[in-house]
Amino acid sequence: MSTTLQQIYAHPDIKPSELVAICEAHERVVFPKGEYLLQDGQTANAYWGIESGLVRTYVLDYNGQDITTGFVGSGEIAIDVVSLFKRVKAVESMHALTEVVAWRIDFRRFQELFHSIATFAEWGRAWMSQSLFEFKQRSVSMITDSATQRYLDLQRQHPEILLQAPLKHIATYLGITDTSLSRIRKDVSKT
Amino acid sequence: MSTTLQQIYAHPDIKPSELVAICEAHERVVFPKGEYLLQDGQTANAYWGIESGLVRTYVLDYNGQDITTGFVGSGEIAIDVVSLFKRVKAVESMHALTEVVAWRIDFRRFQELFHSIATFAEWGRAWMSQSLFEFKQRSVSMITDSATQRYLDLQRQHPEILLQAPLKHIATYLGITDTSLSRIRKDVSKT
DNA sequence: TTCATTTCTTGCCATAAGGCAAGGTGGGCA
DNA sequence: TGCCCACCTTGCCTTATGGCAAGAAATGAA
Repeated sequence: MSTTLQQIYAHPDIKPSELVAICEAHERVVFPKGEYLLQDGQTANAYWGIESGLVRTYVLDYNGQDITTGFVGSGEIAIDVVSLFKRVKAVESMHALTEVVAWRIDFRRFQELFHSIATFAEWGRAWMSQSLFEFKQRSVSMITDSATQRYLDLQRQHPEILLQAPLKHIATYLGITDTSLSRIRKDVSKT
Repeated sequence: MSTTLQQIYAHPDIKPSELVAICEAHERVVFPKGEYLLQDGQTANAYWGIESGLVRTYVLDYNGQDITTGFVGSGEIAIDVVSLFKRVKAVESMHALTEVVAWRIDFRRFQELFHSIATFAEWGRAWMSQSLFEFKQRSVSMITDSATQRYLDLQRQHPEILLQAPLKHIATYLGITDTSLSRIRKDVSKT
């Protein structure tokens, strides 16, 4: 049984036998660097638990500008919640910034587990709650923190992203231009 | 049966008998202007469907500055998802900007319904998905749109907020100072 | 190895938004 | 009626970040 999945589905209420059933619903897949897990316009039919590598999620704004909405690393879940659960075409795209090893679960299998294992539904709700919280935090940080502070926070919390993602994608994630990020990085390294 | 609740719980899969059971789990409450639905530090034990009036949610940042994270109006749900579902102390506070009439549902009653009515769990997941989507959209808009544009969007989508909330709270919601919002408002009215 | 492409840095100047402080306005309450 | 206080506006100057463009550095493919 994958330790990645055990980590992802760790929850006080989920019993070992349930955990086994959940993990067995996943299959191992590998995405070469650059490949898409999901493209905008498609309807998601699965999500992935990431074992290794880095995934980037992004949207195109009304000008066609590519805005990074998040990074997904090992032990985390790559999912387009809206497309998967509301059965609509994705607005977001997800692609592999490096080679990615992941565990895929089908929407149908997920549905079966969600409605047959009460603790799994609890886990799902807790996961969604946490995601919502992180997005709120991010919005607040966009308001209260300077770009430099947001960069330092990212460096502290997810140093691997700075090493694996190109600067322009980190910049749009932080809400600034690549030019500004380059300068910020210089200032920070001087200190 | 409250039309407000019928509107909130509208979902293609929920059957009329289920809808009745869900609505009956709520009780009507009234908050005078200024009163708190939830204060940071408390653990949420319920959420509210808003029938009339306007609720503001906010957090205090590390400097103690009050940042508006959202407004909740009629036909919407006032809830601190993290506090309620993870059973932890709230970081967010929610208070009534006007007199508010709402329908309250207890966490325990909610849990019973969530685990006994499959379509209610589906509804909950869809609701969470939508919230997540809206928060992502908000983050993207903070990055790609000017403050003026965000103000115009708010005016178009939620004009009632501009009429009922004081300027300083709208300003922190838009991610700017009240000074800037005052100037933006002047420029906009000139056109 | 070479070449092309992408990625990153830097300089110059423009602009949106903030900080501060003074003053105006209006609603609620004694 | 008059006063107080929260709310809003405005002026002056500062500052963070953006836009553009040139060029340097790194990467990857043939």
